Order: sequence, then structure tokens, then C-alpha cells
Amino acid sequence: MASVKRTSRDIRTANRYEVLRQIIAESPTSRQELAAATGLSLATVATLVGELLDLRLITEVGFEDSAGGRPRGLVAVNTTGGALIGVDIAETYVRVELFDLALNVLARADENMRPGESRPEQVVAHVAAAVGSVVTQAGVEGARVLGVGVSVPGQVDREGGVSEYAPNWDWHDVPLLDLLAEHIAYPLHLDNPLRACAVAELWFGAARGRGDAVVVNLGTGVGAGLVLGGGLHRGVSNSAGEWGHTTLVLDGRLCHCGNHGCVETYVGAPGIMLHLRELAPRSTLLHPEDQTATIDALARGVAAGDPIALKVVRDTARYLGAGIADLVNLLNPEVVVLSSWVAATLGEPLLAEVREAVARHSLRRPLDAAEIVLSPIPTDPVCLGAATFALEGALSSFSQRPTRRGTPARSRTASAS
Amino acid sequence: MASVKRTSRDIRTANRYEVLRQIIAESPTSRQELAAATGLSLATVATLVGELLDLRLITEVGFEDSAGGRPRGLVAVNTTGGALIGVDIAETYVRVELFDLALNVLARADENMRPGESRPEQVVAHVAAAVGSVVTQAGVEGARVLGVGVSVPGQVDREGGVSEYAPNWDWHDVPLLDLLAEHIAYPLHLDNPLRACAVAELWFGAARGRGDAVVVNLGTGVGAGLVLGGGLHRGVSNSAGEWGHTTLVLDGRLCHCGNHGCVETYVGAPGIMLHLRELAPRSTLLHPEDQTATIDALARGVAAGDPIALKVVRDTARYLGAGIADLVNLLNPEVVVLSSWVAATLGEPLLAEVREAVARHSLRRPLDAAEIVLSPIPTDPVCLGAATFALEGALSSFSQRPTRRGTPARSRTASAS
DNA sequence: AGACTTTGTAAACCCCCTTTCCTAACCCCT
DNA sequence: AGGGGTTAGGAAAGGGGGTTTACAAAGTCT
Repeated sequence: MASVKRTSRDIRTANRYEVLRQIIAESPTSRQELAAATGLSLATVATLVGELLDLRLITEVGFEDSAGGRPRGLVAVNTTGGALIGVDIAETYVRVELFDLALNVLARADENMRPGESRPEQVVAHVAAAVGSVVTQAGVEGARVLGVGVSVPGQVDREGGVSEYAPNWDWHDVPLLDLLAEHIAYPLHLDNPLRACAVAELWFGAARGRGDAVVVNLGTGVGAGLVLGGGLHRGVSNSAGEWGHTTLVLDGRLCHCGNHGCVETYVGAPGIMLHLRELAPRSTLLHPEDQTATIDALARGVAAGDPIALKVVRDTARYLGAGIADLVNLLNPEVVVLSSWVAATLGEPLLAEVREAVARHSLRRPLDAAEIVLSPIPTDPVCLGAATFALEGALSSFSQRPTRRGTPARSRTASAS
Repeated sequence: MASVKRTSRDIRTANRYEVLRQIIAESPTSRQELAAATGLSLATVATLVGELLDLRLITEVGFEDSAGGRPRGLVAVNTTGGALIGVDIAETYVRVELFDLALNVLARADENMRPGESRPEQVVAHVAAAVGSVVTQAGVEGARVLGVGVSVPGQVDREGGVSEYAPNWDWHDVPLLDLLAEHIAYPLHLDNPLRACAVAELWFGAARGRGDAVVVNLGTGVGAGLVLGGGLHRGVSNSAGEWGHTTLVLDGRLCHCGNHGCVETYVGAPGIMLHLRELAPRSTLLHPEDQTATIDALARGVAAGDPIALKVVRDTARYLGAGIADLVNLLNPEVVVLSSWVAATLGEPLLAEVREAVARHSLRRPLDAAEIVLSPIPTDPVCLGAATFALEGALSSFSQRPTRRGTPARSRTASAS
């Protein structure tokens, strides 16, 4: 009986998230505005705001004129109240960003990994170095770091903190969080980049306030973060979203997963490069060993009207459109978000072609209901999402405390009346 | 802000469903057993059982020895307490079944529709006739019919009771429920066969108690009912699950939806027939104008070891496996259920081939987590599911009443102490 | 008959959200 | 400056839900 058990506490947690999200999105804001935006009653909002104030995640920052009555109290994120760290472990690099509570980037550290460096201890060393670096750079005291979110590709056991399978390095059941805990003293949270991007969009991006959304992740690997019923869909073993290994062309290109014709082999960065090479083996756009440079060149080529670049992007969009149409037909989402660096680099031209291709392949009703947009998140969405996991973790661990405010006639510890 | 708003009432509704489901599944049963099965406390189960007793959906049926203490009271579905009707409107026929509250079929009526009969009024007339017939057959008084669930293919607006788009007959925005209401006096509920099958599996079949399940519907049309997070996933415009119009072969066979290479064109009954015709145009298995007869013949052929039949089923399973692998990778469900008449007819041989094909196409972790089974539901799952919609409807409309039991010192209407 | 067991109800309690009431704080007008 | 009007926000009451605890009811065993 693995059925889902819901309790009234879940409602509280969801509301707490919702209120904090809203405050982060629109920082200073009043209780009135929060109540209107969240649909909660004023009393509930006031209680939740009180909680967040107690936790020092937000502060009171002044007042705002009301239409002739008592002024509205304003609250804002307490940017100095803590810091969150997001770690994006990718195939060739480790990127770490340190955020304040408004999720602004305060410091960043990149570490490149040489092709041979694939042992867990080596990766862990890079992560530890980068985390140390951002903490030093930002000059925050260690005590103020509320948590560290870590994103690692592949299948992940988040409760156990284990990287069950990472295709890049052929890792199997690596106890990553235990290894990291030896170097990093802050609370750690593990998940994969797909879900990190999805959570980033859910909190701060195009999926905010949407019930059903799909966050399509276009990078070296490809996947889809699924937001269903207002929350992240993880599946029964936390591996939902492997859209990249969904069949797009039966008996098509061989994929490193062993299957043929996976979406990833066509719309992942290596797939796009392959297509370019097939089309124009000597194109100056092609940088054989550098995905980033090649995609950058393609983007510039499209802007300049280069016919080869245009064709590559159009063909990619065609594949992408067919794949996204499947998601639209199957899940009927409110919004489809194109995220990650390939989407960010190719930008509007890709989006326009994708929209057309999706329209050709999907059914009218679900198509009409689905918006397709580029991610509005300006920074690295994986780091942001990883940091968001840390924020969620901090929020839920805080909430265990039986913090009570304002018990009337009882001696309490000193706190200004 | 279309985000999902949850209230504590939803918890109650879910628990009420869960308890009733359990009683229907295992009738007679004790409160103890119910508490153990649902994970609820004894007190909550007792309250809910009390509610269901008040509603006369269940009755007390005696006692069961306990290990040396007070005997356990047993409750069972009150089969005579009401009736539910499920209506399955398909392309060529209308099937209506009347169920008792244990969801046993008490009466059935089939109406065939001639190819030309596609006007809404004609279909409505058939439905009205069949509903009248089952009520008469079963000899139940009209007052005891708690509701009628109606399944119609295509896109459906269930709140408004409108068939937004039915591909078979090119219906657009037909106010089906209003038309039916002129002939049928019972509460009506509309949805489509995909979701009917999914709900049937969720209540009575292989998806019971599962958090995430996919109910693959193999009939003339093809689709997937999605059970996510313990409940039916409808999508933002109630059209989720259109897996049949997901691309399996890029630029493949033309589908009636206008797209190419849809899953439905390969694994729907007409697709299977087409494949048989291509393989062996003169096969005796082929009944050109009769899908049911052809699929029946195929099943017999497989049982007899006919090489053509074997190849057709194997090829179909190959397509099906690739498509289901996509669902497994994308959604990471606990169970995949093969439902509807094509699956029921081809049975185990198909299942075995499908399992193999899925294993070839999907990633290990999600594959390991996913069971693939045939629907255990012996009757028409669409009728059953439609009736279940009626049951859910009855249960939620009942629950509005402020029924209170056992207010201690207050004059109440006569009821045995 | 009396002791022990087990069931099931009733009461008390905790959590969550909302509604209602009331005070605080500001404006404007006299 | 001092009331009246208006809006904000806190406190208390209330309603829904689930669980724990206490106790009566209904058996078995000695």
C-alpha cells in the first residue's frame, strides 16, 4: 500500500512555501497583497508571516500608505538572514553558487574537471573546494549557511543521499552525500538537474502558480521536469522525467543508454553537433571538441542568417517539437518551459520554430491550453534549483520546532513586547 | 493563479473513498481490518463507517470471532441500497450496465448503431432506450438509482457536461448531458473512456492503493489513463492521457488526427488489422469489416501457433513496448495496466511480448520499479469506470448533508438503540 | 462468578484554516 | 486639538479533520 497519505500538516507546508515564494517574487509586499495573491485568509497569512519573521527569513521593512486608513506593514526577504548554496555537478565542470535569501547570486565558483577525473573522491574534492571558495568570497559566516543543494546527473536516491547511477562516469550507488559530509558541515540535499530546474521554475520562473507544467531541459543531456498538481512529480523511485530517453524515431540513432532513437540523441547538444557535422562537415560553426562553442556559434549563425545554422536549428526544432507535442498530448500542461543552456543560447529563434513544430504535431485542445516559453530565469537554473532544495529543506526542518508566539499569560524568554 | 488549493475536506473525501473502496474490495470486513488496510486510526475508520452506514451504502452483517475478546462487528456493501449505471458510448455501439453497490452487474443492454447514425439526438435516443431497459430488467425502483456515469470518446468538459470534440462523429461542443437530461432523471456524470478505465483500475483493479499508475487503453482508439499521486491526472483542460496521439514513428503512418506515426495507428485495432493485411492480405484471420472478429481470430491463431498471428502479435507488442517504455521512463509508475478489449482478447501472449519489448526500451531503474499487468477487471471496464464516476458523484453530494450521529441527550428520530 | 481480552465509542486534544470582533493607526474635517 | 471615518492586523471563537486516551460493552478462560 504505497498510496499517498496526506495530512493537514502538508497543507500548512504548502501554504508556507507559497507565501515565501510570493514574498521572494515581490519583495517588499504587504500581508494584504499576500492574501490576495495566495487566496488565503488574512489571518492565515498573518500567522505564516509571523512564523517566517520568527525564522528571520523575512523582516519588517516599513509601511505603505493605504487608502486613507492605517498603513500597511511591509515585509521583505531578509537578505542578510542566511545564505543558500547550489551545486551543479556536470560532466565537465562543477559550478557552485551562493545565494542570499532573495536568491540573488552573491558568489560563484567554477571548477573544470579533466576528462579522466571521474572518481567520486575527485569530484567531491572539487565540490568541497568550490563551496569553500564561495563562502570565503561572500564573506558570510559559516553559521549563516542554511543548507547546500547538490545536483548530480542521473538517478538519485535523495533520502539516502546516494547517486544510484550516473551515466557520465558510470557511477553505481555512490554515497555522495556521505562523502561530501566529510568536507562540508552544512545540511546537504541531493537531487538531479532535471528536478532542480523544475523546482527553480516552480518557485521563481514560468511555472509559478501553475498546476501542471513541464520544464524541458536542453543541455548535454535532455530531460523533462514534471510539475503535476502543483508539485514536483517524482515517480515511485524518484526517476520520473527521463524524457530524453523516450523514443522519438523508432530504430533511429543509437543512444548511449543502449536504446535507439531517443529524444536526447537528436536534441541534446551532442546530437545537434552531430547533425551539423553530417550537414556540413567543414563548417566553421563546428568546434569538434567544444559543445558550448558550437552552440554559441550556431546562435550567432542564426542571427547572421547563415543558411546552415538556420537549417540545423530548424531541424532540431522539428525534432524537439515532435517530442514536446507528445508531452502536451500526454500531460495537458498549462505551460512548457524551455530551460538549460542550449535553450538559453539558441533563444527566440529556436522557440519560434518549436512553437510551429508543436502546433503541427499536437491535438488542438491540449495545444490551445499550453503556453510554450523560454525560461525567464537569468542565472544557472540548476544551481538555483539546487539552492531551492536547500531552502525547502531549511523551511521544513525549521518547522519542526514548536515555536509558539504570543502565549498570553505565561512567563517567556525575553523578547520585546 | 490556477494553482491547486487543498483543504482539509479533501482529506476527508479521499479517506471516505479509500474506506469504501476497501469495503467493496473485501466485503464483509471489520473496522480493525479497515484501519490496518488504510493506515487510518480506529476512531477515524469508525466515524467514516458510521457515515457510510447512515448513507445506507453499507450495512452491518454480523460478527466475527476475535482472539478471545469482544467479537468484531462486520460491515458489508449494502447491495440493495442503491444502483449505479455506467454508459459506454463507442463508435459503433452503446453499452449500458446497471450495477449494485458492490459493483456487480445486474443488467446489461447493448444497442448497435449503424454507420450513418452519428447525430447527437440519435445517440441520445439509444442511450435513453438502453438505460430504460436496464432499469426495467433489474426491477429496481427509479429512486434507488444513485447516478449515471456516461463515457464518450474524445475531449470532454465534465463540469459543463459537453462533448467538446468526438473524432468518430465529428461532434463539436455537443451539450450531451443536457440532451440526456431530457430523457434520464438520475444524476448524470460525463467523462471519457480513458479516464473511466483509469478510475475503474484505481478503485477496483490493479491500480488500487498505488500512488502512480498508467492504465493503457487498447481498443479501437488508444490512450493512457494517468494515476499520479494517488489520483487521476486530468491536466489543465481535462484532456491529459492522449498517448494514442503521441509520435512513435517520426513521419510514419498517417493518423486520422492529421499527424504521422501516432501510437494509435500501430497498436489500435485498425492498426493491427492493417498490419495483418499488409503481411498476409488473404489470411483467413482477416475479417475486413469487423475489428472484434479479427482480433478474436488473431488470439485463436496465436493459441494455435499460427505463424502469421504470432508475427502480428509480436510486431504489435514491439510497437506497444516502445510506447509503454516511454511512459515508464517519463512517469516512473508503480504499475502499468493493459486494459480494454484488445488487451483482454490477446491476453497473456501479448503481455509476455510487451514485457520483453518494454525491457529492451526502458531505463533500468524505472523499469525495475514498474510492474506490467493485464487488467484484472472481468467486465467492461468502461462501464464500470463510468459507474464509478456516478458513485464518486453520489458520495460527494451526500457528504454535503450535516448528518450527525449519536448526539447524546437530544430527542432524535426513531432508530433502534 | 471473576479475571482477562478485545472491540468500539466518546471525549479530549492537536492541527489547520476562516470568520468575526476589536483595537491600532492613520486621514480628514470641524 | 478632537471626533468620525477608514483600513490594517491581532486575538478569539468556530468548524473541519485526525489521533490518542479512557471506558463501556461483549466476549473467553479459569
